[in-house]
Amino acid sequence: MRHGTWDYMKDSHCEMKGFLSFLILWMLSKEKMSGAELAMELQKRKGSKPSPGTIYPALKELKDKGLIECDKKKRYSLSKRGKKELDVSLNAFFGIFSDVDEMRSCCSPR
Amino acid sequence: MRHGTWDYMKDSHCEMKGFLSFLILWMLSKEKMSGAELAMELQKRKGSKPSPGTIYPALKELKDKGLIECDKKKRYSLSKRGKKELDVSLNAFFGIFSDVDEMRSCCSPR
DNA sequence: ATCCATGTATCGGGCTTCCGATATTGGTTA
DNA sequence: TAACCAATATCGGAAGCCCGATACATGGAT
Repeated sequence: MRHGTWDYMKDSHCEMKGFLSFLILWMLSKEKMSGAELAMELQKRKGSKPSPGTIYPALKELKDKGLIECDKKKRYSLSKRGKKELDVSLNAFFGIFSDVDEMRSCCSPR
Repeated sequence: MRHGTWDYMKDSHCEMKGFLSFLILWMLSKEKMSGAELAMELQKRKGSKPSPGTIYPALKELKDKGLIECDKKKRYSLSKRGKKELDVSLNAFFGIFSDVDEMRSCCSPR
């Protein structure tokens, strides 16, 4: 992992909420995962582990919308509609962050 | 611009809220802009123009925090603290979206 | 100077997003 | 079986984010 600690993010002005379900869809598109595994992976990315009250309602919502499905072992994966939805969201993402490469080149590594 | 229309985004599940001030900082780091210019640029990225009730409170908040400053012509630019803050936010962003390149390769163009 | 269009600003509220606290379930071990 | 622990689930509420409506300011044209 590139960052040893995430303390520098603590007082970041931009909290970047609103991407949880997007990230979940993206992560599940790469690998079938359980709620706990998703929480751990999110901790790696964001620096803080989402609480159970965050992750499970999010999963329930995605399931109710038919975007994900889970087997008996509570491991989630994308449904067909979920894959389509992810594709739409990815396009939206790269519309908003069209110059993401330039952003990275301005991003001084720590 | 890559996309002719943004209609396909309308029913996207992931609304990607929460990035307004981050985007404003980023755009202002590239070019000094007025509120109206920022709104137009955001329309290009997101497909919908933020309302005045969105953009101006956001600018006020950033100004109150000392991250941006504006001249007599109401054109905003990053302050020194703003540049630092942007750097922190960019690092946070690429922590969350560490695999952004892989994301793009999965993103089918329209 | 007056009018008008455009940009700027503020307020209140609605909706979303997330979290803490609190059950409940399921599997493992003794 | 009983006890235990981790994972899952649910609920209420707090905070964040954004918008519509409205009002004010500014500059240009008549």
